[in-house]
Amino acid sequence: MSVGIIFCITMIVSLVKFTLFAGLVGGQAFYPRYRSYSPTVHCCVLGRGSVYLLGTMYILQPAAACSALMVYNLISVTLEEKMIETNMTKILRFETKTQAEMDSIKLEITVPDQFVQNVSRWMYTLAEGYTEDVRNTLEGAATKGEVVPQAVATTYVAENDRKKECDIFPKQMQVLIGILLVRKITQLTEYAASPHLVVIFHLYNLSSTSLGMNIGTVQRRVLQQQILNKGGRVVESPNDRNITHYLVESSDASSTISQQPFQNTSQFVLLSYVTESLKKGSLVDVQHHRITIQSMQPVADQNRGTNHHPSAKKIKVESLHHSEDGIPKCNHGLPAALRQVKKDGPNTGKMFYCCQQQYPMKRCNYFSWGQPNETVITSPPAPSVVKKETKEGKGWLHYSFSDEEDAEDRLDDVKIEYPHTDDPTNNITCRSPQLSGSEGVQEEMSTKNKRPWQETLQSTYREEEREKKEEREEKGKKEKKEKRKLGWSEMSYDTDDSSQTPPSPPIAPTQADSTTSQIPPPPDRSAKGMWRKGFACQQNPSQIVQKESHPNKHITDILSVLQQKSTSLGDKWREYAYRKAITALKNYPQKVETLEEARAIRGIGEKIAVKIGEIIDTGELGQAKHRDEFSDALEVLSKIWGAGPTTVQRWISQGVRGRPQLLNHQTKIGLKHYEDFQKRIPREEVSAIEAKVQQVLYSIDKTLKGCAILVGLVGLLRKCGLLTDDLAGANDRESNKYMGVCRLEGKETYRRIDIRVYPLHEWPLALLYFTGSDHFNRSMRLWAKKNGFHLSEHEITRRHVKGLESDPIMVTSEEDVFKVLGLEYRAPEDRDV
DNA sequence: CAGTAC
DNA sequence: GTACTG
Ligand SMILES: [Mg+2]
Repeated sequence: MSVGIIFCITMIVSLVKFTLFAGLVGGQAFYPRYRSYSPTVHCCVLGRGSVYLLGTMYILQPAAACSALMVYNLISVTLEEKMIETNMTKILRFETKTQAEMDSIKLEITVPDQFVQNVSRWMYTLAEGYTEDVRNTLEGAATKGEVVPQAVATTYVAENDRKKECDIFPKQMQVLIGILLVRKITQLTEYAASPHLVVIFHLYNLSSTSLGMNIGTVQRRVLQQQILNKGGRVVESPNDRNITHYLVESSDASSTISQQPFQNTSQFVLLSYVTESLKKGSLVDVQHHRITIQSMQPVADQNRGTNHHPSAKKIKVESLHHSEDGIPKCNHGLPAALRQVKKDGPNTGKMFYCCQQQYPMKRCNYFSWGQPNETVITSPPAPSVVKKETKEGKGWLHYSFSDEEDAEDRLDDVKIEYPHTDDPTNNITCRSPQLSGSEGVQEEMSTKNKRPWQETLQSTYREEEREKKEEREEKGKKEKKEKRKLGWSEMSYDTDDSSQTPPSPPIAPTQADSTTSQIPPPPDRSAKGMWRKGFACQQNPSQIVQKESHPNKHITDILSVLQQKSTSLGDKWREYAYRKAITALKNYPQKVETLEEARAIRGIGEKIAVKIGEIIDTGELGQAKHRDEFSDALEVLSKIWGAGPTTVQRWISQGVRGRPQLLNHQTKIGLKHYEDFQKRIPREEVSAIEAKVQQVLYSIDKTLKGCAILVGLVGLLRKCGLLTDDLAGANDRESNKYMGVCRLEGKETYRRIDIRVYPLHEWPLALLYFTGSDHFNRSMRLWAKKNGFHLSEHEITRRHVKGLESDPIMVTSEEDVFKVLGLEYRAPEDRDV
């Protein structure tokens, strides 16, 4: 209901500029979405983070002493794990060349666990090309047609025997610092020949990365010796979903059991495989996977097809889920419900299974397409990649290597490749089959003993191989079978790439077995923009309804009452359903005359349709009209600022009907200004407050930085009488956010005011967030998430693995944000979704 | 965790 | 959806 109004003032504080927002909550009725601002960008600090090493903090920011350094081009940077003695150690490996390409340097650095995050961010930013419109260069992220980054230093490079001055950009600076660090610990090179095991899969899905398969052979004997020395076996953690550590059990009863941290499931699997093999006395040839970022040059499009790891591949064998009667079971173990896809799109009309649970029980996220008794294997990589991989004979088998951490990751990636077009606001959440595929994999990985589906695959492949030339690679085949028996059909460690020919190519699963069903086609993306359909943040501006009157207003008014009640109760799903129904009705061109007509509208389900029926028949709705003590109290109390569903319901259950007695500071203030806070704020008053805040802001101590600005500003505003009460953010604790109460001189009404301080480079994102609407924001953030980004009011990053994100992507305007995300720009007035 | 902001 | 305060 309220129209958010923001304004901003920029100011220069020391070297860094900060932007200040002040938002007024409330607002006059029916103003269009509005904002006023006048930012001027003078400087931006790019990148952030630091590496702590050997007691010295190296800030990955413009550094002072760099003029003596050469400028290096980074050829590759690799994050991998190595077994150093008995410890898995994370290694960052650089390969660099000087700009003159005189010499190339290969260096390694150990990365302490707590800095893996930093290093990962840094690598992403160095390596990744973001979208067509935004590329990432050594100089930093740049949107098409403009050069964003600024040089942070200069240096000299040798050119034709002459010194030539050149700029150092932030990202290069990071590389330089990295190289410096590496040089400081060159003693690490003695480990260079030590056995490699499994790579961290953090970078698995980088589009510009290649997964270097089978590079080098692990020195088996070292590992063998280690395991034999320990004399034991590897035990899975009791927490089967998330393997957090492994136990090395000694056969010698006197020795202790060591428990070691363990983060990568793939490592666990590899280790257990080796252990098992050792027990059987068979020869083990273990290769490691390595992910190498091959080029640090701007990612050209032709790069994308080549050296491309077929990103997301999953095996899902649904027979696991199916019971005898052919009805699949959901993750609860209950028979799943058969539904039909209602949403317009490539999958309309298709049947699918999902969890049968209904409100208030929580529905699990089980999903499968509605072809009972069929084994479904989904492995749809990007088409170009499929082609390539098939040709090369590197089938899906290679990449079904899976661990729990990874599964979610690839899930995201699948969504990037084929973002499913479901409206997040749709009743039926039609999840892509890939999604369940990953769940299937997860399931599989956790059920160690019985793998019925694996049997199937095994036989399939045996047959397949028989059909192929049997004489070929007799030995290799044997080994392969051996591996499968060990539960290794889902992972393939090929022999050394240089020394042997690849094994007989596995056939694409669709052709391999008659029991496998077709891969559901990806949503049709041929129509440009099609896949963005259903996201509120991409709604056609002309379709956004702002009408205050429409043919069904009598219905929506009543439904709003119910929506409000649901909100007060904290029942977000009902609230959501009512909101959807109301939006649908607002969009409906004619007056709804019958129950059936209402039911046919998308966004209106059975229950709401019945209610609409009642409204049509009687002109009112009993449920909404009925007033009792409870609903009255609910309505009144939840309007108190600081009291939400829980508090209000607690009050009511305690018998509070009138004025609550037990109040905290916030609810006290909320109650004190109860009436005023319901009132909207006239635009002129907003402007007047804006002017006042601005005036005070410019009188502020210019040496203050960051959040101290807020403290100072709030202090001054309080002193001059504008701020009368504080709600949050007024403590000593550093905060970028203040929420309080203000009143202009000579005015009667008290107003809620928010003040936030942001570093200037966050301006576009802060502006985007504040402009809203809430629904618009959520929609955009959802889109970002589904496309491998993370969007907040502070930064936008790439996100491939939970917890590991790229450096923030530089944006200098709201348009940039849309571009980065591959969305069409929407003007503020078109964001009223 | 509850509440708020968009 | 994300981030912040209490
Ligand atoms: Mg409230």
